Amino acid sequence: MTSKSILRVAINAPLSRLFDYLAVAGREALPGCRVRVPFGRRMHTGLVMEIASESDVPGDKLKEAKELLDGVPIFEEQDLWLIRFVSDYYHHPIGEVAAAAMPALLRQGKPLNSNTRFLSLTPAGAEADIDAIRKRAPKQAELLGLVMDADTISFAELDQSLPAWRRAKKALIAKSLVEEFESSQEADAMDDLANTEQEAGPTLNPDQRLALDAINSRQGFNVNVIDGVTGSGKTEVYLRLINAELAAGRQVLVLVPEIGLTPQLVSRFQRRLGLEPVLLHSGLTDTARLQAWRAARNGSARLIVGTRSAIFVPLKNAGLIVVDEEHDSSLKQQEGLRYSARDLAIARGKKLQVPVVLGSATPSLDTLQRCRDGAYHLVNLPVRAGKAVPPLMRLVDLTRYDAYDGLSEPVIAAIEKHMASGGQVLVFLNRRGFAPTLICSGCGKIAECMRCDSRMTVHAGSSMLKCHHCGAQRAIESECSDCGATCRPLGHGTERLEDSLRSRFPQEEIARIDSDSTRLKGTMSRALAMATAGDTRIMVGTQMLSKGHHFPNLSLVVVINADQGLFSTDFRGSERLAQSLVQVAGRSGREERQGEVIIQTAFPAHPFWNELFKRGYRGVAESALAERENASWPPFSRLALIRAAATSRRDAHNFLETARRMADSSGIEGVRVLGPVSAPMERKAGRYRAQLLFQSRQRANLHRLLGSLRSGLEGNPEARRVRWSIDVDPIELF
DNA sequence: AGCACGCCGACT
DNA sequence: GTCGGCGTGCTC
Repeated sequence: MTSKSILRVAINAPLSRLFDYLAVAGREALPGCRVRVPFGRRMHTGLVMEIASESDVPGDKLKEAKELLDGVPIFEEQDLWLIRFVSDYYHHPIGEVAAAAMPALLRQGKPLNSNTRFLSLTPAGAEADIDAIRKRAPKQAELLGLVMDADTISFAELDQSLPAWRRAKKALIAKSLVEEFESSQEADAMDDLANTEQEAGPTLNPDQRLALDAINSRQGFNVNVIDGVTGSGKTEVYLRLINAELAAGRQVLVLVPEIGLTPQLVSRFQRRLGLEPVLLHSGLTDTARLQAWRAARNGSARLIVGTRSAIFVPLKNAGLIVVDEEHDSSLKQQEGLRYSARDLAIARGKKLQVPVVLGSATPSLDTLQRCRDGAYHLVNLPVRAGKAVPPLMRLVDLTRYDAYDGLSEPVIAAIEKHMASGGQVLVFLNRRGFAPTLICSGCGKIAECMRCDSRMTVHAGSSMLKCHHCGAQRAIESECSDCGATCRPLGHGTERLEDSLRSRFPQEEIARIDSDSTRLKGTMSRALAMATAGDTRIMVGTQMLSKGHHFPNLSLVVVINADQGLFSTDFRGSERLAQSLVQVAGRSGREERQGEVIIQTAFPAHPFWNELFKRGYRGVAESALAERENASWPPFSRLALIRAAATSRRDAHNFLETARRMADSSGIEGVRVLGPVSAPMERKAGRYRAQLLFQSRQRANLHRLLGSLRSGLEGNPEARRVRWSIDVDPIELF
């Protein structure tokens, strides 16, 4: 009996503390192992975070852990450090953080090294008369044939070669012709760098050379920000850095905003590095996800490309972390545990003492400011690699030109011109559906969502009104329920734009790419393949279309309406607008041809445009940073938000009032508290939402305050009536 | 969160 | 008389 026999376990429940258990009888658990423990009236899978020699919990309350699920820890000490760090930094229950760090199957208590199941032939099966069976049961005969040929065959192989074979399996087992057995999976095969061909890369241009040398000149942990316009050859620099790490036998983790949008990046990695990157993203099956996770952990995966949750994956021997499109908001989880994968990449890089590379054509203002402070190193890639020239950008003043069906005359003329010269056109509108809403021509009543403070969007294709905030839908009413007059769609969405483009350009193939049109699996890739091949020459879409895709013939980008971003209530509005415009513009004119970008606006005199056209993204960034410094907004201060939602408005506000009183009487200085205020869309999906904002120039104080609020609020009876959460470094303020 | 206990209303 | 509403308390 060792003296250290108390396991301190993280359990997936919204509770901040660890739970103490007596060790599993006769087995030694280490931190990082999973255990099955009785918790309340149920059994839970928990993660051992610490081993202690004694517990504060009275002996009669201590229970024994029932089963040790891992003989060897699934997390190393440094991985446990990350879980603890995330729990502390984001003030989130540690058990939920631990759960977020594990693939679903491990969370459920499944073994790390799953057994592979096989079918094999019994002696009776070897004697069986397959032709006789075929007459009565052709499916069974087919399966038996496969097993006979292979003698032993895995379930995975059968899934590949014979659909719906499991029924036949049952029957054959009942007849004792085949039997099923399990065998522990062998170590995941490691890609051999030398055996696969690596495509040679282009010679680096002087800027790329400089960037690479600058990054390579630094040892150990440091953060490099590659600021490079689309087409400047960022990826080429990543490739050189990654290649060097792989050659040195180390692993590389690459984080991308959305894996579905980066097939081109992945295939380029594969061609150039001569190995198949291991992908980690939400589209994988649980089994595939576990396999990828395991391969990263045991080191057989050399290059891991994943979305934000991949930041938690254990790495055997990390050498480099790359965050591509670091400004992209999908790197921040927007519900539950609201972490920023980019920020965690930096924290993790520091802990592991490995370099971190952030890349973007439009670095976030937070990142740019860290470069100015000297905390990060800015590496510029100022020119487009090869012969490409930056696109020509211009505004169309909607107060001077009427927009028929959303399209102004200069835009139509430009599309005609680009069609005539064999180009491709992308029309960008950040509103899906047919029209933003339905209005009554008699009394002016607007179709509203019953559960949200929002308007219903008209979807003509399905003849439905849909709420984009809660998903509610109902049939379009042709006559007003109040006055009986006809209702008509108001404004434009991608669907309506597609219609009007089709009537303007009847001879052209037009593709609409948004989350409605691409809901069916494979539609997106098919539409993109047609566009890439040049079969489709006019594409209409939302933001979705602006990321990661390369259309070689794209010569014109039209932004139908940029004005919502111009008057955003959020202090990040202009940053976001500039990022999305520059990203969209980057889609055009990547080869020899100069691209053209036309932006329709009713406010051409807005100073934002002058800044963007005269000085580009960096100009917008600099003036926005100056404004934020004056107003003490991030990155010159830290923010945190407590959000609350309840079925009654009073409950949400009362809860936050309590939080505010606790903050005011905490005695912690230097933190401004703003609110509580109702969220701009107060009612969403039937719940009233409100929030309390904290702002401070001293992170430590803000942090201490959040810590004390969390423990105070967790025990508060009012907390039961609301759903509440803390969002540290929020990016969406409302 | 998830589950049980407990105390008041409309039902076989 | 009981089934069940959801307020309250607790989880090592």
